[in-house]
Amino acid sequence: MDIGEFSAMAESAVAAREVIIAFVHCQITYSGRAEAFLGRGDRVLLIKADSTVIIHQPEGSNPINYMRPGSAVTFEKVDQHVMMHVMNSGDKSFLDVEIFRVYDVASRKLEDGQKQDLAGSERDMSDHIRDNPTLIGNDFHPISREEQTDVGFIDVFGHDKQGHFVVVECKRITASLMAVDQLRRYVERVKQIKGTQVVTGVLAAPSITPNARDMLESYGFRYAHVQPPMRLERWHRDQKKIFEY
Amino acid sequence: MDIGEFSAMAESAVAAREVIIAFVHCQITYSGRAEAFLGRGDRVLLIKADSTVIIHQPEGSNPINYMRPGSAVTFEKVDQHVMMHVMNSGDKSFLDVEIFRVYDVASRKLEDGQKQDLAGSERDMSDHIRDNPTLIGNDFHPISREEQTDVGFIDVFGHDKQGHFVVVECKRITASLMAVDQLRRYVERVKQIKGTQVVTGVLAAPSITPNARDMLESYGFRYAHVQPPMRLERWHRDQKKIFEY
DNA sequence: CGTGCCAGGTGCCAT
DNA sequence: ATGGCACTTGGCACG
Repeated sequence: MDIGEFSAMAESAVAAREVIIAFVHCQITYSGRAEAFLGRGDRVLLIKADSTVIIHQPEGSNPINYMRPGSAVTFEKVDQHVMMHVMNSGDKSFLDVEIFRVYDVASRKLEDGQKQDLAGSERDMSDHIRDNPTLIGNDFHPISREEQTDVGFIDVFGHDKQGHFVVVECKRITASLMAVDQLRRYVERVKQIKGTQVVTGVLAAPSITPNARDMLESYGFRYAHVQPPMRLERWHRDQKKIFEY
Repeated sequence: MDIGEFSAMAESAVAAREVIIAFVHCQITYSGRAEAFLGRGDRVLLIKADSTVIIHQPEGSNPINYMRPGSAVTFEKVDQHVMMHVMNSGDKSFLDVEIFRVYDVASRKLEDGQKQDLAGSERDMSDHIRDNPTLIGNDFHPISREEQTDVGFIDVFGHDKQGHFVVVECKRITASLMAVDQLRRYVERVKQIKGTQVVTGVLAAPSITPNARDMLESYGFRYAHVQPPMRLERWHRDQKKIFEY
């Protein structure tokens, strides 16, 4: 496609809040939270209705460059190529895309009011524990979930038979040192607030790294093996079918 | 575009390791690390050379759905629409995209061997501190950078005039409670390894949250105001130019 | 709006 | 492969 034609088309598409997709040969400079340069190559350019700009290389799951929603997108014709300037005053960043060739391009007004419905988050897991307290122990009685403290919120907060407080930190994946840090911070804070030295810390996760387990136990805390709900539901259901072939 | 034509074209493009971009009207089901459903709407579909699949809604910076590189992508014609099945055996996940309409589509072999050159990372910051130790204090002498311990690696490790060890944790953005947790973990570990109780902890960052500062000081640690290198370099340079107009 | 933290986090590098 | 962690992390929820 002619490069001047692209410039005019893209400009009006951006103004009309259309989405633009294109295969381009380009070179990229970014300046903002970091400074970056990417030499000439073929990439996928995506400009969204809210002026989000995303650039993908032919491989890999992450964009190589992007600009947040609400950016100012302008096009400048320079000789036989187009310079696309993207500026975001919110985070004070620039993206300059020097476009040498446009292989394919399309722009269109897209309609989509749908929100994704997602299950299997850590919140579901803490709900699950609250409804099934024996997952933590036979002597665990939940009081609240997502309890707010000034050092973060406690996933599940409760007590045991003797009335000693119990703090539970949930991880939907393997618990790491950071998870132990968090638990420790909450336990310390609860001790301060409640004025007691007897607070139980429990780390609930499907697994835990050896170092995290060591550190956990050195603090006198406990690990509870808990599976996050809905994990790999479909895989287990369909695998059977696949093996039947 | 005819939906059957799309199916055949996409199938051969995937086989040829071409990249595909399209505007489609679709409905999406995901199952893997979580379970998700997204009703009918207009979206951008991107299939990369390595069988990465990415789907974007018309707004927002993140993809609404994606599948990692190396997925198996197949197309199935069902009545007047196409069902795209994506399966990744690595992370045991499924993505089903039911495509009702294809507004625009393009596929192409893209050539790009470039790697991005990026400056301003935390690693650059720890390099900067090692080369300019007075940023931490007049009495700081770096020994090593990225020092490995079993509880993580220490950004900059050094000592003071009296030979007391100093542990520096860097953050390129505002330091939070988590950063203090990390620093504390490293200081504790160094005390154990070196068999001393006198270890200085320093948190180096451009800013720090009030809670983090409180916790930092309660541990007897210190904050060092350090700007990450190259931050907003371009903005400062060009802002002047902008204001000249 | 800042603070804290989860995320289908992802990617990088270390052991 | 697993572990520890940075990331132009992004996004949400709460004070």
